[in-house]
Parts: sequence; C-alpha cells; structure tokens
Amino acid sequence: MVAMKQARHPERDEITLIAVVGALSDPIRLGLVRVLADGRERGWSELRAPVAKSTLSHHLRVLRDAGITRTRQEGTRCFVELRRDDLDARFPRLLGALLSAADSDDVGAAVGLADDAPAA
Amino acid sequence: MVAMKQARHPERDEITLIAVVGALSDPIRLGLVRVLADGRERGWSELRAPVAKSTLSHHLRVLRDAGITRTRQEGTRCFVELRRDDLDARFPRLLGALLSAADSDDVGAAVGLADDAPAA
DNA sequence: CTCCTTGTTCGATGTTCGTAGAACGACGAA
DNA sequence: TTCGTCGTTCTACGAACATCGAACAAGGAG
Repeated sequence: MVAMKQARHPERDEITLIAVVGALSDPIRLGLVRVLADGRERGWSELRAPVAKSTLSHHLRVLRDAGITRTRQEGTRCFVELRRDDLDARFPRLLGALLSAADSDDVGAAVGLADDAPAA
Repeated sequence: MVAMKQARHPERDEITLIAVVGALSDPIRLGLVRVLADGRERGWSELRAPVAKSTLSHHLRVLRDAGITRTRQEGTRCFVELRRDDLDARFPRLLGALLSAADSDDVGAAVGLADDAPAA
C-alpha cells in the first residue's frame, strides 16, 4: 500500500474553514462524516459508498487533507476517525450544526456501514 | 437589465444543505455573506469584490439560487439581503457557526463595502 | 429622443473536481 | 515462496466552475 506518501494530516491551526466547507460540500463526503459522527473509529472495509474504491480513497484523502478526519494504518488495514476535538476547537459549533443539518436533509444517505459493522 | 429571467428564489423548504454549503465554499461568496451578516440590505454598487462585474453577478446568482440571499429590483438598481430567517429555520445554528468561523479565519477579507456605504 | 448607467447573458478559456480502471506496493495467509 | 487482499497512485475523461470581456436590455437623466 504505497505508504500514503503525500497525504499529511494538517495541524489543528492549519485547518482552514474554506477547506473544511469545500470538503463537506460533496454528498458522499458529508455522508462519510455522518457515519463517523458517533466518534467511533472505522475501518475502510466497514464503509459502504456507491463509488469505486479508488474514488472512495480519493474522498477520504480530501477529508484527511482538510483536517476533518485522521487516518491510522495497521498492517494493510486503515482506520478513520473524526477529528472532532480539533474541529470543535477551531470552529466551535460548526460541526454540530452541520451534522444536525445533514440529518434533517438526510444528506449522503447512500453512504453507510457494512452489515457486519458494529452498530452506532 | 434583461429582467433576471431564470434566477428564481427557492422557497424555504426547497433550500438544500448541499447547495448552501457548496455556495459558501468559495471565499468571495463567503465574504459577501459576511458583509451582509448585519442584516442590512445592500445595493450592488456598495459591494466591493476583486472580480469583474460579470463575475460578481455570477456569484450573487449562486447565492440567490442556493437560497442564501434575496434579490430585489428597483428600477435599474438591485439590492441584496441575507435570508437569515429562512436559513435559521431550515438549518438552526448553521449560519451563526459559519459566520463565527469565517470571522476567526477572516475569510473573504478582500470583499467589503464601498467607502460611501453606511457602516455596519 | 439620445446618452449613460446598471446588471444580466453569452462565449470563451483555463482550472478544478468527481469518477473509474489499471498498475503497483505492502502485508498476511497458505 | 506464492497467492490473495487492501489501499494508494497514475492516468484519463467529462462535467462543473471561476473568470473575464463583449454585447445586450431596461431604466433614468439630460
């Protein structure tokens, strides 16, 4: 797994609003964030999205580059989690308001968890 | 002024989160929203943005189409205002959190008011 | 009526984005 | 070692987007 060369995790202070909002303006990515909203760390394979795996990898990279998620590697598996603390520190109430709004609109409903994943 | 043929104002219930977030992922548009955040209605000529007038017209249309602003015509002049009530009703706390975040990042600082415009 | 101002629309251009498939590298299992 | 799995990167393509200048239409001012 070519070792994630370029994909850095921005520091908390490097997170910009435009990058965050831009990343969340896509239904798939917002759906992924909704799935991660319970704070639980998820493996790639638990995530279900109606796109090719290369596309999913791309979306997860955009989220990571924007500072919205953190990725951890363990052997060949990768895990993602929401950087809720950093986001709340940087932009108070933004993530909460966004998630509430996403729930009421049911944005990214096509994104979900695999059947064998632990429930929220 | 070809009478704004196609640019409709979506009803409150037609406003979607994705359209709102997508519209606000551009620094110029977010800057415009910041300028309008005081609730005051502004004329086109009061708005200062580092883009050509046709581009400004485009950005204002995107905001209008997303349901973020309302445009009123008076003779040849146009006026914009924020649809704060509708946005707050549709997505509680979202606009406030977004504006606070935009202030802390000083997003769209290049957008402002003309010198002769009434102060905020 | 004749300008002048104002904002929209059109056409064009260059860029970014979402998407997919193929090839690759790293790890684990047999 | 030989596979098979997993995720990334490369490459490519169409769509969407930001931008501008020019042309245009509707009013207002003279």
